[in-house]
Amino acid sequence: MPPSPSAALTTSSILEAAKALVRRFGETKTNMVDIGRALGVSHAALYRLYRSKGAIMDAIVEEAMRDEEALAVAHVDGDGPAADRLLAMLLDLHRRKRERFIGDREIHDLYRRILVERPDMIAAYAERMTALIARLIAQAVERGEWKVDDVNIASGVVRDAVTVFIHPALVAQLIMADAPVETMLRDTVTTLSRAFQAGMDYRAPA
Amino acid sequence: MPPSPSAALTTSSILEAAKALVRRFGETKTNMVDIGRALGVSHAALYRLYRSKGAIMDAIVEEAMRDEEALAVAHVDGDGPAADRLLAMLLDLHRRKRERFIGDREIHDLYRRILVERPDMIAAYAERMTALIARLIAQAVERGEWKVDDVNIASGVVRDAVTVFIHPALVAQLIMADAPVETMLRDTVTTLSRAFQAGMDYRAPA
DNA sequence: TAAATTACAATCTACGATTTTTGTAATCTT
DNA sequence: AAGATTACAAAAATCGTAGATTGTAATTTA
Repeated sequence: MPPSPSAALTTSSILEAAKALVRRFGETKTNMVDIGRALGVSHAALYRLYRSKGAIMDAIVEEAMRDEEALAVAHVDGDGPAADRLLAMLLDLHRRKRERFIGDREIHDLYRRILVERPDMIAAYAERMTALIARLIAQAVERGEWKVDDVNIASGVVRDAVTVFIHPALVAQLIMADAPVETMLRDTVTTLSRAFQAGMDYRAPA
Repeated sequence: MPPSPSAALTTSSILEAAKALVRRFGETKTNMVDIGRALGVSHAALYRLYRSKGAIMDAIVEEAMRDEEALAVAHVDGDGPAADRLLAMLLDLHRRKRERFIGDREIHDLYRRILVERPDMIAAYAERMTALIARLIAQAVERGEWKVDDVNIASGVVRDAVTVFIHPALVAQLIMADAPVETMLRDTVTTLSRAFQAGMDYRAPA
């Protein structure tokens, strides 16, 4: 690909170029000089917009996380039964992870590396996702569909119960083992939904 | 430690010696010559009982898995409420993982490496554990405590929902993030138990 | 003859020299 | 003056090789 003749250098043009190179050659084989060359600038010019190569890699993963969030948020405020929307949300998320693992392995590897090296980034992502789940549950409670006395505890339970289907490292293992993930996810959501429907009293001890 | 003067060379004496060395020096720094020396034999003698160094490492992890199973089985056939026994089982398992992570890091690292390289071993372990959970659920159903039309599906759901608290890689992250794992586990089990108590009809579509 | 040892080839790992890459600073261009 | 370039020091990756380790086979021991 020839360098874009004279487009302005921006964070997103750098991000796009970096993503393309990581996709093709992987993270370690992608260097700043190459990213610069793809954009028709010297590698030093990149440092005006990103303070390091690591910051660019972080941004790629951050973008992927935001993309997943956008996917999830579409299901939060819908009209159908909460269980259906929760399941649809989780299936969408799982399929996105699957796509990345199957068709975008290098990006997936980068994602996984950063997952172990940047607990702060995962924590923030997990918190945003848990907040979305909490919103979905809160609405179901308001509508009288579910009965839950502590929405934060409930959303944490859902998050923990479905992590196995969402966490990239585990998704990879499930896919390679050819597990019937969608059925498993369906059964899990059905079970959680049944509990919420029956009514969860987290605050009152059994 | 001086070589045992004249004890017979056995699979378990080799295993013990190897475990001790892995604990002290880690897997990569442990070599066959050292294991032999600890037992007062040449490294070649070890090959009569184990076909490779990898086979010894596998056996160490296999032993740890069997040990966890023994821990779990103690809770399966008890008398109290099923939810209590399930929780106790999972807390025991989690604490054992935690101990290994905190006080036996090298063994834990070995465990984690083998977990990604030997999907067959995890699959077998997961199947045995799921069978234990199924037995616990089946009993609760017989006693009329829980109502579940497909015990295998239910045990799979439980296994998936608690994997996040049991899988070594995730346990490590939870511990490092200082998460209130026992409370989270309690909430998860309470929720699953509520669903089973209310009655799960996996076979009949909603 | 069962079980160990020593001797050895093949493979793997550790280490240091060399090269690449990163990140910064001084300089140039518009 | 903003934004890029070139030049360069520091850090990191690569590569070849010396040395260690693994696994096998021929040989020894009891």
